[in-house]
Amino acid sequence: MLPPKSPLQILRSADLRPTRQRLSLAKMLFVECDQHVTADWLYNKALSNGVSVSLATVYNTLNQFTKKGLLRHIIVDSNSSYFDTNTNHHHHFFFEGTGQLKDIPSDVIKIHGIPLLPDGATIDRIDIIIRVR
Amino acid sequence: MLPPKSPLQILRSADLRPTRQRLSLAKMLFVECDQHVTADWLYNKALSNGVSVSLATVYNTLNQFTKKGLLRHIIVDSNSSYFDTNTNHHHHFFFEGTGQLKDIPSDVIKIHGIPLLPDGATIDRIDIIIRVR
DNA sequence: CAATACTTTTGAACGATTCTAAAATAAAAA
DNA sequence: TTTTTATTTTAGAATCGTTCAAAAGTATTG
Ligand SMILES: [Mn+2]
Ligand SMILES: [Mn+2]
Ligand SMILES: [Zn+2]
Ligand SMILES: [Zn+2]
Repeated sequence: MLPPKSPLQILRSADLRPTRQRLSLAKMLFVECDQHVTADWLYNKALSNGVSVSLATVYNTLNQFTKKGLLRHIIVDSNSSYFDTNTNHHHHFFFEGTGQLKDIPSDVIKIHGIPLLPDGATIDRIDIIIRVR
Repeated sequence: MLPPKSPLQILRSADLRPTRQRLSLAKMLFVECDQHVTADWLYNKALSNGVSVSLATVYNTLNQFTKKGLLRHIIVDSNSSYFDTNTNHHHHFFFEGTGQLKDIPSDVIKIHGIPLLPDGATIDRIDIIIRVR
């Protein structure tokens, strides 16, 4: 186990300028593993923490963090995008009622029998979503 | 193998009035198994077939068909909803480049090790999406 | 410090989808 | 049939999550 990186270190190693907004958002996101956040949730969390940031910056930051590999974009709901602070390969329960996601470590689930891909194609990612109600 | 149902029979057994628009759309949808359509695609297909229908009706119809179990709603892309004419349990390849979906029969893929659900929860559906590029 | 590059912000724009309410059509009743 | 009623279609407006544009602000470099 490496010691956890500080928000500043995270931004530095992702080659992103450590601005006040990005530091605050990084702190809210990475203080805890396994968070599944929406833009709206993070924006409101920032507001309620007294962090002054615009919604556009929340979107910009989530997209930049995703592009840099600090977050993973999860598509489970047609009404809003989720961002996952766990970027390791893993799967999800999705609770339809509450909109909550819960991680399933990739090593507990095994898949067999993936058909051959059309040639030239390569697998980008395999998502297993167990929709629960 | 039962003989395939006609659009009229499909609508009748789903308890939907066989209007001109619904009959045309049903014909375009169910003439072929395993179609994965978006509202926009179906709307344009109707137009190019000379079928006069509004976009609102396309949306209404896709949603009604889904509610009646004639279609399945698939969430793979945050920019548009897909509807699947194959309502049996199965999985998908998703080609990120083209936005195409391709079925994977459920019996070729096996999953092992699904963790226990929180109590009270029941599985609604398990989606496996193999994202390919 | 000055110069440059990048970031944040606001409000407007976008695009997919849903809503509204009026006109059209299908089904049921007479 | 005709009349009545229930359902459906439609155009256009509204909604809502997300992105864009351009101006103002901030970090970085030398
Ligand atoms: Mn995105
Ligand atoms: Mn829907
Ligand atoms: Zn996760
Ligand atoms: Zn399918």
